[in-house]
Amino acid sequence: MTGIEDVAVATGVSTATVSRALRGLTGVSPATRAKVLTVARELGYVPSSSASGLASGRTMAMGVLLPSIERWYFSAMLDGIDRQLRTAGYDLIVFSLGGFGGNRERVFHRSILRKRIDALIVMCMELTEDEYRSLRDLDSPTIVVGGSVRGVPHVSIDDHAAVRDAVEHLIALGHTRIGHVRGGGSFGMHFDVPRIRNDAFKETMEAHGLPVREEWSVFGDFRFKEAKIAVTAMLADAAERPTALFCSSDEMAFGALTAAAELGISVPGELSVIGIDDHEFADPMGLTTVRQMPEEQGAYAAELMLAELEGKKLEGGPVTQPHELIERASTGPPLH
Amino acid sequence: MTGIEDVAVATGVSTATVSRALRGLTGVSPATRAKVLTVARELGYVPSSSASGLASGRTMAMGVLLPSIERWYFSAMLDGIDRQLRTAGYDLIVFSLGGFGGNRERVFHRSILRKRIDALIVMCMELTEDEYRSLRDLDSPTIVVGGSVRGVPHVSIDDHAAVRDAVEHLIALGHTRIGHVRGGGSFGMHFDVPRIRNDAFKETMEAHGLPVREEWSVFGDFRFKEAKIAVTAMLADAAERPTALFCSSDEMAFGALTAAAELGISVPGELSVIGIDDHEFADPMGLTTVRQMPEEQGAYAAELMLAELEGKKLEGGPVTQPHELIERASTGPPLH
DNA sequence: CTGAAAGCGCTAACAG
DNA sequence: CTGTTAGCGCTTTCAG
Repeated sequence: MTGIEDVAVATGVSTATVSRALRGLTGVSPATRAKVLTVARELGYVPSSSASGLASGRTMAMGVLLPSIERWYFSAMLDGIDRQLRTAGYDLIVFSLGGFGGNRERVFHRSILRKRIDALIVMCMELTEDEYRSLRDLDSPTIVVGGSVRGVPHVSIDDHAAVRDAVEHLIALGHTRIGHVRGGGSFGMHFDVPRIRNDAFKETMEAHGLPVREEWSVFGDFRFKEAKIAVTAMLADAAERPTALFCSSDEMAFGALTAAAELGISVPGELSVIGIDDHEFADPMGLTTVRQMPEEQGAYAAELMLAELEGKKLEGGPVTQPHELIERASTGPPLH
Repeated sequence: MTGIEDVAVATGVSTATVSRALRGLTGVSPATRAKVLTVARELGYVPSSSASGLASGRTMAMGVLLPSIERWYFSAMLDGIDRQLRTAGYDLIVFSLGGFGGNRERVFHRSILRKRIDALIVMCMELTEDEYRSLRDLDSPTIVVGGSVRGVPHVSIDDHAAVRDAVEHLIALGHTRIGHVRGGGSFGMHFDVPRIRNDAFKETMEAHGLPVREEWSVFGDFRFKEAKIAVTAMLADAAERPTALFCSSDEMAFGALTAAAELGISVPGELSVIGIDDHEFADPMGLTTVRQMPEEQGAYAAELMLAELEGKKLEGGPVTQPHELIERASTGPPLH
């Protein structure tokens, strides 16, 4: 491996100068800098991040802690974070819980705290008091994205309002018999989002004087397949059916749509379906939904962290990210 | 930050002993080790990865280079890699091209080569000669997953055979008028996979003496929406329709299914549809497909890398990963 | 504007 | 089984 010393010798300057020149610091004559740059390139010199990390205390890497990588929502957010880090020259280190929770302690201590990262983005999870304290001791700036935590910087949509907008869209269309396909926490959402959406649904219904019927509330686990099964059971059994279904996520709404199609129930004629997310498939499947943009949320969180690392506080942008109702073909007025 | 020295002093031993004890090396008395462990825990000591990386030459991190994070196939593979690394105590560093190719050189030199990782997993991409040479100079073991490259270790399914199995399933059902929904390289597949699937489709058809009709071959870009649009156009226009559609990916098959549904074409009666992948949604959507398991492929690639890093060569397991026809409701004999 | 020298926090021989 | 001694490759004062 060619090191900084090689470059220094070949250029005829000291390693200190090479270091300064390569990092674009001031106090290097243009001529020297040019020469250093040329030689470094010729020699194929690339600085060792361990060495510079050790010497400078900055690793130029950011960590992301998330429940699992594969779910659409998480990977989209990760893409947004990555995009932002890439332009800033930071590397992305992914700490996934892998859908379980058992190894969490190990992940945290064995990996995150190893001074491998300059800051941490926590995705859709609550940290324990201990975990926060550890991070603070390490003084790694931390932000939460995709949910909110008291006393910790965070960026997320207003989940309550998003649900309200969805349900009120159904109500505005004339629906009164509205069911709910609920999400849950099985894939590592150590968070309140499912609960917030449940509460918001009930509150919105009640605010409009509409009944919340237990038999129309089913559990879809934030998944297509589970939702399809649950909705199929509900629609097949019900003496009386709801005319609309609010689904706590688009993937579950796809399940509802598929269930309806297989049962020969027309959408939106006999059943309106609305989701939350604006998943990539929502458009081609004609699903009305409340759009949130996990990519943008992730990118914004990363931007905030980068700003904090640069010392320049971002001028207090909005931590609450926008959501928007997207009307498509899956909702309409009830027939009867 | 409490360092190894603090632990050494508090325990009354040397830093060398602390290091040995903490890493589980032999040659430390049980009593000493126990004491060190206790003290380290009490002090909340966590070794610095920069320091140990510098000193030992091993970073305990593995890099993954991929075209983009969000696509199902990539993120599933990443999840598999992560799972494997986690159990081995390795960190995962993600180098994403972000769907473009422009910053590739920067990603490569600025990040990958910085001695931040012990090995590299390249996902669904070809590296240039220069890139390989750089890696070799750095002696970072490298493996390619999700495609094959001459002269470089790789793990992937037999794409040709997978396509053949899919198409022959249609043929076995009695189909002779078979169309093709093709994928492409727009989201960073710097690879042959799309081409291999095209070729394999044609070869299989020809091998069975069946015609490949241009008007039944459409481009779906490996995406739901694009495929839906393309298939809709084809089915609407065609004087004569195919009785079956082979789709180079499940997401495109979903598009075909949706297009058929909207056109009122019954599946599989009037049109059989088959994909490749066994995407999470394939089951609830009733899609017949050829299953491949990106998670397992990723995990296996990671396992190979880890083995190589440990010096123990894995006993030459199969680099070609299995695929399997999964019959569901979207294929059946042609009606005509 | 540039160089010399002192570490950053750990690991790795080498002795004992 | 344990301690001593050098570094790993860079950054960073502090002088010049």
